Amino acid sequence: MDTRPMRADARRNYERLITTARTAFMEHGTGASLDDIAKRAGVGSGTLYRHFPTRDALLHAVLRERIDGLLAHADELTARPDAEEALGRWLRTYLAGAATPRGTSTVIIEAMSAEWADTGLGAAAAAICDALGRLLERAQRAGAIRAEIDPRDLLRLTNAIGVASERTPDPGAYADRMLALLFDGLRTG
Amino acid sequence: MDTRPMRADARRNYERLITTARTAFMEHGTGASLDDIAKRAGVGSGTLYRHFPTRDALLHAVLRERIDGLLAHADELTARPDAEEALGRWLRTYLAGAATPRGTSTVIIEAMSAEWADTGLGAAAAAICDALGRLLERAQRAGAIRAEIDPRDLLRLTNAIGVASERTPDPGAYADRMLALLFDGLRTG
DNA sequence: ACCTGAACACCGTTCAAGT
DNA sequence: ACCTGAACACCGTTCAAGT
Repeated sequence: MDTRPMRADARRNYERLITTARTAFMEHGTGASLDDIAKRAGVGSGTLYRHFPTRDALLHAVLRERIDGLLAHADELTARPDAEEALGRWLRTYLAGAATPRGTSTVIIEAMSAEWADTGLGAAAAAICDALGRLLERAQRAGAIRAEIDPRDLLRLTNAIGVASERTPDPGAYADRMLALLFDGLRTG
Repeated sequence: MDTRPMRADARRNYERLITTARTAFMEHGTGASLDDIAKRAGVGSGTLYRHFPTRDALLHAVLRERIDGLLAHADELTARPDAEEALGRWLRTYLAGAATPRGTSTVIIEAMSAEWADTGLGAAAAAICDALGRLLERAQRAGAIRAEIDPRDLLRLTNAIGVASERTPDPGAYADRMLALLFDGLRTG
């Protein structure tokens, strides 16, 4: 990884693009016009492509903070005594932000497939899956959650709830209800 | 509804467009190029728009047979003695076809929202929801399924499983596993 | 080293002209 | 009554020219 500092104008454009993209994705979903983002950020379209060769690279940059937060949260929760509650809390936090920008949950599901392995979002999805895997395994060891559940299946299903919640009047409430159902299915016996 | 027979060439174009669209949607998902569909069907793009003013009108025409089949299947299953098994069977059948064309499950979730109420797919989604509602209510009356489950929530979640399964190596297997989990959550006590 | 914006390809959608 | 395809707008992506 090249860590030499960017030229000042490059850095400024980079930052501006991320902030503008965040707003655009929030407004129009993950499919927002890249041309429009470049225009609104006041840069040429080539500059956008130089910094972010694909739409997903840009989306990844926008989501980075949230993803890092989720990973840190998982680490904190691993210290909790109640493994089942820790898993439940993390999934609720995960879904609390999943409805925005619209389309994110779909992209994460896609990013879990093999073809995305060496993209930024693919790596992010893998990291999320690992974090969830640790919480899940602990709950399974504690005998609270069925042993046959696979972290990838669970992450996919959690994101699926995210997809379904996006078009709902109250995404948070829907996600919580569905997660409660799912959790009853996950429990042993 | 105008039921006067179409002119022979119009009818032929109409049929050709549906068959071509079915192939295109299967190959490239529900976002397949409409222009390309018109070309492959051998008609001008205006003709496509005359018959199907929106992408969803065309998709609805393509899905019509499958949807009708699902509604009929629900009726048959209502005659079964075991209400819980009937519900489970219908959901499995529903998901068996959900992974193709890619994007269908997402569209159905969208079609359930209020804005789609007076579109063809909106009406279809409502009919599917009603059919599921009847199976669900019967299973609830029988005491097999939790009373607080809402058919709309359940249909959304079922389609969510469909979305998640699309990008999976074996969609059918994934859907069955997730449905089994979900079902455990749906059961009483 | 980085930026700009014109250029190209592609797609959705409309509509004047045709049969 | 229906069809065609040119025309327009919009978007993604590349790259030659500029600083």
